[in-house]
Amino acid sequence: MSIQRIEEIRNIPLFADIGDESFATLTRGAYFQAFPANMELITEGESADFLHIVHSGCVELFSTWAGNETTITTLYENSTFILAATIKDAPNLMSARTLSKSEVIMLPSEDVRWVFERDPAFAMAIVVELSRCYRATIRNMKNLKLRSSLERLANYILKQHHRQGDTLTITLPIEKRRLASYLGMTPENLSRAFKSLGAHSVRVDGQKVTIGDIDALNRFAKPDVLID
Amino acid sequence: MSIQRIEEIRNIPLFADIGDESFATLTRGAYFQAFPANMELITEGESADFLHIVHSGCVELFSTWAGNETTITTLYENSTFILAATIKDAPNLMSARTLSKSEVIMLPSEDVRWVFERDPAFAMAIVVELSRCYRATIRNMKNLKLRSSLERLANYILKQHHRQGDTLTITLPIEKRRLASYLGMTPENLSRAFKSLGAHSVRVDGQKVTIGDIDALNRFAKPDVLID
DNA sequence: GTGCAGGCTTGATAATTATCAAGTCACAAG
DNA sequence: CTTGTGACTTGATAATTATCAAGCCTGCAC
Repeated sequence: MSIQRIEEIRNIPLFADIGDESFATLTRGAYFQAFPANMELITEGESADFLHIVHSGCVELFSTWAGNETTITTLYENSTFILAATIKDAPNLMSARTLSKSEVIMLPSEDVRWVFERDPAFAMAIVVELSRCYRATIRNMKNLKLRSSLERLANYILKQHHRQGDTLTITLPIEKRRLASYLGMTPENLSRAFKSLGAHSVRVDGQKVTIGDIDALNRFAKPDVLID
Repeated sequence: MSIQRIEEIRNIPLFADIGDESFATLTRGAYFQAFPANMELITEGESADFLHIVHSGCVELFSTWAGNETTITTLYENSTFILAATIKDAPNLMSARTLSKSEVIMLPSEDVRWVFERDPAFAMAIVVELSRCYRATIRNMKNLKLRSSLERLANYILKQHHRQGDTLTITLPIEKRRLASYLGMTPENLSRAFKSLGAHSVRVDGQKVTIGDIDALNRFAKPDVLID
């Protein structure tokens, strides 16, 4: 792995505050891998041999059961995945696939556990990251159970609005069928939901979504800091 | 707090392997509190001043938004709650209420963070517990998104069957309206779902649920170790 | 023992969402 | 430039679930 790569990894919050020796241990056995789009990185049920970190690109966590498939979440730059499975040395509960060309850092789970036990700063970073992931999942579940599909889409648009610099025209970061799956609906229903949000000033053109009246959309969506 | 109580707390897995001094620090400022049924212990949005552990009884974690309310999970003996909020010193994402008379241990969050930084065994116990909670939530979300309401109920019955000693007559641990909320449906629908499961040998009489043909129910429910 | 309240069941109807089919559009491959 | 494929949209219909109402049952309080 190049010196430049190692310095990039050092800047990830998970590693920013840990000791040099700990960092060396973690990166010594690590992989930095580029994957094409639509590649399955891990499969649910498999053992968690590596902790994964998305360096660039886009990765979807999904699950299947009895022929049904659903998107659990979508990960972007500097997101970890299967951290809980790594810590517990348990099988993955989710699969992962790249949605676009992605670079992924893979750290051997044994090294992660070894350093966790010896470096308090790393232990703290791990538990903070795990807490963040867990809380994100609670918010997601609240979104699914407390809101209608229209409300979920409206709040998703508002969230992208903020993430993309408070601009009134956002670009959907993933395909609509993946977004539909994430929001818990079929692609046909997502299409109809976008149409219905026309009543709240939302217009769609391919991957571009335009908000005509941000206050109207806010009034309908009722965003909540404990969910969004 | 009595010596007997302190010994009971010592036996909780979270504390079983930690140093004596760490344990003393944690229990010194701790509370051991009995609450009547239907009492709200914490409220979403509030700061997480204590880590809570259910010593006995039953506690429901729930959330509300725009007049809607949903049950996120139900906790029994030796379950922790708001661990992630405690670690991150962030507001609670969920509220909690007792469903029956309950005894709860409350540890000051500052003490938890203080000991976490100094006792590797406690750090490991915390992160293992957090991983367990997080993975439970992922299973819950998979259950909600991948299964119909009938399938969710069927798998719930099978899970209680195993938890109650593989007996063919189980006792629902909570009221049906709370179970309905947890499974993501209205009480009317839960009633109809129980009725529909009659086709798979399930009979209901108040809080008692009887399974006539465990294989038939298994064939319908298709339990999965990655969900249930 | 009686009355009341809360939980639950059942019926009817409305609303939401899924499914299936067909057509359109854009992009990639040849 | 042409063709084919996959994503998406739209229409029609089926299925699922929510809502509302009414009645029953059980347990608790007086």
